[in-house]
Amino acid sequence: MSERILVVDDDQHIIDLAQMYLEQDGFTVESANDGRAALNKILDDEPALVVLDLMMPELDGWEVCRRVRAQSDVPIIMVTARGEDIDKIVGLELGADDYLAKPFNPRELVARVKAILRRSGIKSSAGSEQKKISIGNLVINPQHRTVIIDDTSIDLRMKEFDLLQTLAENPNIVFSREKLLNVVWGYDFAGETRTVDVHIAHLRHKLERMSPEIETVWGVGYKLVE
Amino acid sequence: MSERILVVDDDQHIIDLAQMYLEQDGFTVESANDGRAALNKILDDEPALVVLDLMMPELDGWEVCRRVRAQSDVPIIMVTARGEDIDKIVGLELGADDYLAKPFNPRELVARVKAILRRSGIKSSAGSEQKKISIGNLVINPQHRTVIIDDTSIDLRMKEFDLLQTLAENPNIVFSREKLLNVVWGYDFAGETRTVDVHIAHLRHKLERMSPEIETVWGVGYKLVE
DNA sequence: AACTGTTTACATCGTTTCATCACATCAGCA
DNA sequence: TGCTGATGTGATGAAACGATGTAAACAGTT
Repeated sequence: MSERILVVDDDQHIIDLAQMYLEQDGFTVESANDGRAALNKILDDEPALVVLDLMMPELDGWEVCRRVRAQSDVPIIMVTARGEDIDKIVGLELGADDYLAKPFNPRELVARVKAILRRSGIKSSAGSEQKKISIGNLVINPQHRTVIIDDTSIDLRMKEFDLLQTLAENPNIVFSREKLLNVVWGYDFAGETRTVDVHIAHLRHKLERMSPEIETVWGVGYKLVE
Repeated sequence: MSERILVVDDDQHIIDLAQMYLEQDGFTVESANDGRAALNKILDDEPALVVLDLMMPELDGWEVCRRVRAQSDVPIIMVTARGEDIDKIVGLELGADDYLAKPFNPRELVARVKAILRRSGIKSSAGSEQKKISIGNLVINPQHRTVIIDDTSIDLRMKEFDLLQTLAENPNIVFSREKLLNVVWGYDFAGETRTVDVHIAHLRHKLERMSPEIETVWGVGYKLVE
C-alpha cells in the first residue's frame, strides 16, 4: 500500500510534473488547485504528506497551513518563490516541516518527501533508497553521484549528472528539451533550450566509451538507447 | 475618402500591377516614372504614402528619398533589387519606413502599405483587415493562412495557398498563367509558366473534396467555379 | 584565478518546398 | 481517324529553411 501525497498548486503544470515524479517512485498523488479545496482534502482524505504552494488564490498557503495545524500533524512541505521569508515558514509560526524554493527540481522534491516520511517514522513503501542504475557498461550511483564506465570513474558536473540520470532512468524514452529543462533545471527555468544541447555535447564527449548511446531524435529531443 | 498612394517606377508594368492591387483594396493610386516627376508629385500632391523604386533614371531612389526627407515625413516603402544593402535603406541614412525586395508579390505590397499606414496612425478607409473567403464548402482565412473544407483543415504550402487565394478572391474569373505568375510569384519571375500547372495539380489533389472546382480554360488559364 | 554553467556564433545536417523535366494524356481540328 | 499543341502529373534535383553539434565568449561563484 503506497503513501498518498497531496500536491497543492494553482498551476496544473507543476502538479503534473510533481505527480509524474512522485508516482514514478511509488507514491499515490492527489491534487488540489486552491487553498480551500486543499483544506478539505487534507482533513477528509488524510494524506501522508502535503506539498503546499505558498501563493494561491482563495486561501494562500500560510492560511491553509495554520488551519491544518489546528487539527492535524500531517507533514507539510512548503513551496515558495525565492526570496520569501524562509525563516517564518519552517518550524516557526507556520509549522511547516520543510520548504522548497521555486523553481524546484522535481527529483529534489521526491528526495525531500522521502526524507520527511522517514523522519516521521513512516516507512515508505517506495524503495526508500535510490538504486543504482546499470545499463550496458554504464553504472550510475545516485547516492554518491558517481558514474562508472568499464570500471573507470567519470567525473561529471552537476547538470551533466542530472541530465544523464534523467535519461538513464527511462532508457529508450525520448525527452524533449523542454522536459529536460523541467526536470533538471526546474519547471520555470527561463533560459534557452539550446543549453540542453551544450550539456548533451559535453556528456557525449566525456562518455565516449559508454555502450548505451545518447541518440538525437530529430525535431523532438534526446534518448538513451542500449 | 480613400488614401492616395504614389507609386514610382520606371517600368509601367510594375505600376499597373501595383495599381490594380492597391485599388482593389480601396486606395487611390497615382504614379510617376522617374525621380524628378516623383519629387514634384510628392511635394505638390502630398500622398499618404510613397512606393519608391531604388533604380531609376534621372534621380535614383536614394536621392529622391534624401530630398523628400528634407521637407516631409511621408511614409516611404523602398523597392530594391535583392542583395542591395538593406541596412542602409531602412531607418538609417535614407530614412525609408520599410522595403520590399524585387520581384515582389503585389499582395505583400498591399499588406505592407496597410501596415505602415496603421503604424502611422492613419486610418485606412480600405477594410484594414483581410476578410475570410467562403465559397461552397471552402473557407479561406488569409490572416491565419488556413484553408478549411467541410470542417477539415487542409495543409497547403505557401505557393499553393497564394494560388488558391488568388483564384478564390475572384471566382469565375479566368487567370492566365502569366497573370498568376505576376500575382503569386512576383512581376518579373523568370521561370516557366508550366510551374503554375504543377501547383494547380497539387491543389486539385489536396482539395479533392472541395465543392468549387479549379477549372481549366483551354488555351487560356484557370478559374475557380462554384 | 579556477570552476561551472549559459549564451552566442557559426558550421553542418535533415527536411520541406519548389522548379523543372519527362512522359502520358487530352482537346481541338482536319 | 490521326495530328498537334496544350495540359496532367510523377520523378528528380536544387534551394531554402529549420534543427542540431560544438567551440568559444561571457557571467557568476567560490
